[in-house]
Amino acid sequence: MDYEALLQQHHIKLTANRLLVAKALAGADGPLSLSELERKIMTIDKSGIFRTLTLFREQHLVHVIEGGSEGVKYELCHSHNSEHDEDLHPHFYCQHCQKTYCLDNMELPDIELPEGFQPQSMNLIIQGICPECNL
Amino acid sequence: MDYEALLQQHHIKLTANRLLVAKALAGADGPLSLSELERKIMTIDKSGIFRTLTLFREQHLVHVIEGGSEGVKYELCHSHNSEHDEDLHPHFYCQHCQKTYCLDNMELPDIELPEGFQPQSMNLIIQGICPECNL
DNA sequence: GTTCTTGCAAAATATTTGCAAGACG
DNA sequence: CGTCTTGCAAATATTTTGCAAGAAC
Repeated sequence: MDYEALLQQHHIKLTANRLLVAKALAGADGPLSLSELERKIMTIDKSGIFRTLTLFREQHLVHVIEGGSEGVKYELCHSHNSEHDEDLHPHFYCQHCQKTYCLDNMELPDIELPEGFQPQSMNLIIQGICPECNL
Repeated sequence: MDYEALLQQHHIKLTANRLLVAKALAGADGPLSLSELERKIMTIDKSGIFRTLTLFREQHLVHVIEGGSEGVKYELCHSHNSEHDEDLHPHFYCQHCQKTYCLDNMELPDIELPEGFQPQSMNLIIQGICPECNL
């Protein structure tokens, strides 16, 4: 996969660090928290990772998963759109092993909001026990 | 409403502080974060509020809403069951005024999980602009 | 008296910013 | 040069614990 092109599609100027962060996110099998990224990319300071994630978020290259316990997690969008979050899907947080799973193949429900509410994004987390821990 | 009975139904021993916290939550028009509670109940130290909320959570008297930005928020359950969370519903977080609304009247969707995942609870947050801010 | 609860202080975490040095064009 | 990016240190904010004093039984 061509990450350089991906960054450019999201109007993000290319740097070595940004590539590293993008690849770390892409290489993970689920959303990562800031501290998980820190551990994974020892060469970049946490403030750098943080600022990179902030930028990615602004350009909708990552979306943010909240829930579970360890604070916010980040996940690479699989879209090429720098205007909106796309490719949103539910997540499953295992209360035992603390891992967050993407339920990629599931649709987010279509919620009918009361008059006047203007939705932008949605965050659906199901908590419970994952197959690994449920043996 | 009889909060003393409510606490007892959840097997929580009665104290003045616990009543205060329960009433503060009940009196709010949406979920409150720890710091919001701190501001609301000036007479109790934050550690006390924290421990009370932890206890309430264990006894399923409150449930936890994650999402939006200001960290975790707590909301009183409207059930009398101390074994499970009940009365869960979606929430709406306004990105402009930062308020969290309960969408009490909406059902949580029924998500079909892949084999082996055992759900316990669900957290659905819709982010966007609320009617107040959307004028 | 023994157990439970509370307040205070402080540790542990997590998030965010200031600033100067370096990279890049 | 001038702008953008980075690392380091440090400020903030948030969550959590230790401990001793006090309340409840």
